[in-house]
Amino acid sequence: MTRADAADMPDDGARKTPDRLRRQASRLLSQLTARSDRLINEGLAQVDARKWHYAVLASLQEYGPGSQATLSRRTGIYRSDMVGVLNELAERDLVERVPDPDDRRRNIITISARGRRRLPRLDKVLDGLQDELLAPLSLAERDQLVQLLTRLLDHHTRTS
Amino acid sequence: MTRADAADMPDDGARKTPDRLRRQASRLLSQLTARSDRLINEGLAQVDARKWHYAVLASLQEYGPGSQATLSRRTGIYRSDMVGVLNELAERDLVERVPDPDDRRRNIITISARGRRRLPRLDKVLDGLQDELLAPLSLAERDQLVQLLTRLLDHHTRTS
DNA sequence: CCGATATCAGTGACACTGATATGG
DNA sequence: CCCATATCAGTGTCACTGATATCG
Repeated sequence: MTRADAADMPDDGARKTPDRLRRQASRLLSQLTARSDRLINEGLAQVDARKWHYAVLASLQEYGPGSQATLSRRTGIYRSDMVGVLNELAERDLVERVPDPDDRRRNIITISARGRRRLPRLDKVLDGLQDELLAPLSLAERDQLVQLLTRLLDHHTRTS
Repeated sequence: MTRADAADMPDDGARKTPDRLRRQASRLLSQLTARSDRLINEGLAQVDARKWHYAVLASLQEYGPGSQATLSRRTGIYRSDMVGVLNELAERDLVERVPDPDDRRRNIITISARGRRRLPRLDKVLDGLQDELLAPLSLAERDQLVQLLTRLLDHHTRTS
């Protein structure tokens, strides 16, 4: 290989810290998230699930049934995309979608017995994947990270 | 089948911490990154730039000229996508792309005078955006976050 | 008339895959 | 023969916009 790179020192960038690219939180987030998403998606694909499936099922179990708009707000899945997710879940008999008699615009989504049986397995798979994702960090550091991310996300959710 | 037996179990999700959705690092990462990306993209769009533009220009200034494949490895932009990014940068006269005489497969990319003049402004814009992104955190916490993210990213880069 | 809801079609960014042509 | 490079076409996911029909 001809070493065409690392040729001459750039003069006018020397004020800045080197590695400014690697220090930008936004870049770190993007790149890490790309890997994280892939890890999660591949892991869940092995049990015929997607992360949205889990999000909806877990939300239903924790907070009870709700309209699609409600689920949307709970899970962060966009309103328009919720339809497709619920179609997939209904195909697999993991949720039931019935019209709300009190408000005929709405569907009420409930988790099915099968969905309920399914959740513990997904929990286990996801626990393993989180562990793989956070492998290099101690327990305290993992908490720290979750803390910091949560604060940032809350801030940008409230102020949008 | 037996759809009632799940009902008398003391809800099998109660073992789990409530808010398990909100505690998953992978979910926090995805959601925060979505917002972060939007913030950065919108900010950069106001000065007719994209984050890839900045990544390439900064990398050129810090590490000197290089082939497209080299830039790809430096910036994390995928090989196949580098073409388009460089086309955009070349259209704006921010980089120059000339064939490498020593290795005729390669192009050598150099930052232009105009690109060099452009970088400080982009640096400033991006500094402001990082600040907006990390607003709720103290300086020490920002360092912590960058530290943790860097370690995770390094780990998943090395072991892939 | 306003607003919320569910649905559908479509968009742009992103991170890829796969193929091809060229060259080391 | 194998590997690297640059390019192009295409894929699947994601978050979103805009439109429509329905209903409160």
